[in-house]
Parts: sequence; C-alpha cells; structure tokens
Amino acid sequence: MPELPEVETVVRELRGELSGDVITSVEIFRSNPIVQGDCDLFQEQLRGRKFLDVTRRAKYLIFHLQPERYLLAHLRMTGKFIVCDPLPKPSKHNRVLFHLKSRRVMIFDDIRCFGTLEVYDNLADSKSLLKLGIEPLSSDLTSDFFMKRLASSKRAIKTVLLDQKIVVGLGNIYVSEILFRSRIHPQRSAGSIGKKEWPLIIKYTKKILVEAIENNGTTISDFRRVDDKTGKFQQFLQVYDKNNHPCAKCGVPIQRIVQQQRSTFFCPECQR
DNA sequence: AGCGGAACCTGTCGGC
DNA sequence: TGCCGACAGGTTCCGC
Repeated sequence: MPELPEVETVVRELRGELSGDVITSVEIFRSNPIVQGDCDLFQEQLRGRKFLDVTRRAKYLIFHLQPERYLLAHLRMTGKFIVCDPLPKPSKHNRVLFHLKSRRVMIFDDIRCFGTLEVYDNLADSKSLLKLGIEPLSSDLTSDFFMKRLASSKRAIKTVLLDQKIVVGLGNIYVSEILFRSRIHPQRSAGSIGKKEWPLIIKYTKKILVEAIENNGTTISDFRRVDDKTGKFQQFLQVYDKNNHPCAKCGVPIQRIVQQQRSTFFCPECQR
C-alpha cells in the first residue's frame, strides 16, 4: 500500500505523538510472519524504552529508542500504525499492541500480514537497509547518477524506477504518475532514456512526492493516517487506476498494461 | 544480469 | 447465494 509519501506522513505524525513516551509493555495478537525473531525477546527488547524520534529510510519506519535501540517497521501492502487514547475496541486486524506510559496505545494493524517489525541495537545490522538505493528527495538524485548506473540497461524504465536497490520510496502509483508527467513510455528501456529526459524524470519525481506529502499521501482503499484520516493526493492522480478514462491532456483513453506482474497505467498518445 | 513465476496473506469485486 | 478468478500501495526467492 504505502509508498514514500504515505510512510513519510505516518512518520511525521508518529514523531509528534510518541516523542518522550515510553513503551510499558508489548502485546502480540499475531506474530507470524510479522514479528521477526523470537516474540518473548521482541517484547523484552522494547519494554521500558523511551521514544526519542521516528524517521524514515525508503519505505521503512525507524523508531529511535533510548537506551539506544531501534524498532524497524515496514508496512508493505496493508500495514498501519494507529495511536489512540484509551483502549479502543480491538479490531480484527490488530496484530501488535504497544502499551505506553501515557496510558495511550500504539497499534500495528495489518490485514494481509505482509508487514514486518524487527529490533536492532545497531541499524548497520539490518541487511535490508544495507541494500537500499538513493533517497529521491535528496541531492543524490541526479541525471549523472542514472546515466552512469543505467547506460546499457535494457530493463523497462518502469521496472528500474520500482527497483529499491537503485532509487527508493517509489511504488506502483507514483511511478505511473511520474512517467506520465515526464511523457515517457513505461516500456522504454532505461538505457534509451536521453540526456534531456532524465532531468524530467527527476523533476517530476521530486514534484509529485513533495505534493503528495503535502497532501498526506494517497488513499485508494486501505491507507490511513495515524488518526485514521485519509490522504488527499488521490484527487491529483492523472493515470493510476484510470484505465479507459480519457487522458487529461489529450483525451485518448488511458491504457492498462502488466509489467513485472503489476499494473502500469499510461497514455499511449502523450507517452513515447 | 534480469526475466517470469510463485510465494508470503487476506479481502473485495465482478461475472456467471 | 455461491463459487471462481482477478486484483490489491511490496518484497523476496527460485529457476532458467
């Protein structure tokens, strides 16, 4: 479900809610396959730790704890974090409950159970963080980087932009939107993207991500903020989930194709 | 290296 | 109503 803007939205809200609070205990309703490693150890590692900060790397949430320790979370398709005041009525998909000193609770809720929760004393110990590519909102995202990395690549540009080893945080929704605004066909090979096209991809990547964050992300069906509100960026989507709708620029029907077993939406007239 | 396919899980929706 | 297939914001693994 969530891509960079949705994760960033959740991170900012959690940071405001949690800073200074303390985990008093952890209740696990369903561990498998969410909680990585031993459940008793997981609970013990978190009990009594204070939240210093919440940050994001790619689509991971990083809870910084004191004494030093880290809770690393990935929402995958349907994971959510909810912070609520007293105990709410437990709902069907609540998986892990963090009881806080403030008497509030933070709930990890996940319909499909693809999400992951893991604890590290050093972030450098996480293999998944190690493999990640560059942050798209950083100054590392340059035409030079793409051209050097992908000069001879025959992979489709859609596939490359989804590859978290190259650039992180982009998912199925935003990649379709970025390529539409850049007027680039999703099946073009990365190696065929020209010197003047990479700057377009970079410009629209940043623009769309920033606008999506300002709108608290995109809610198509599942995504919810920490307070259960929805995002608002869905109203600005031009192609995602718009199969057969007329293109906003030229009126030709938006087309849906499948790449890497996933839907891609594009305008066959505007994107070349 | 990089493709296709399957797997991890659960739910919804549309067609017959 | 019921069953069946397709599909869902993600990632990883396996075999060519």
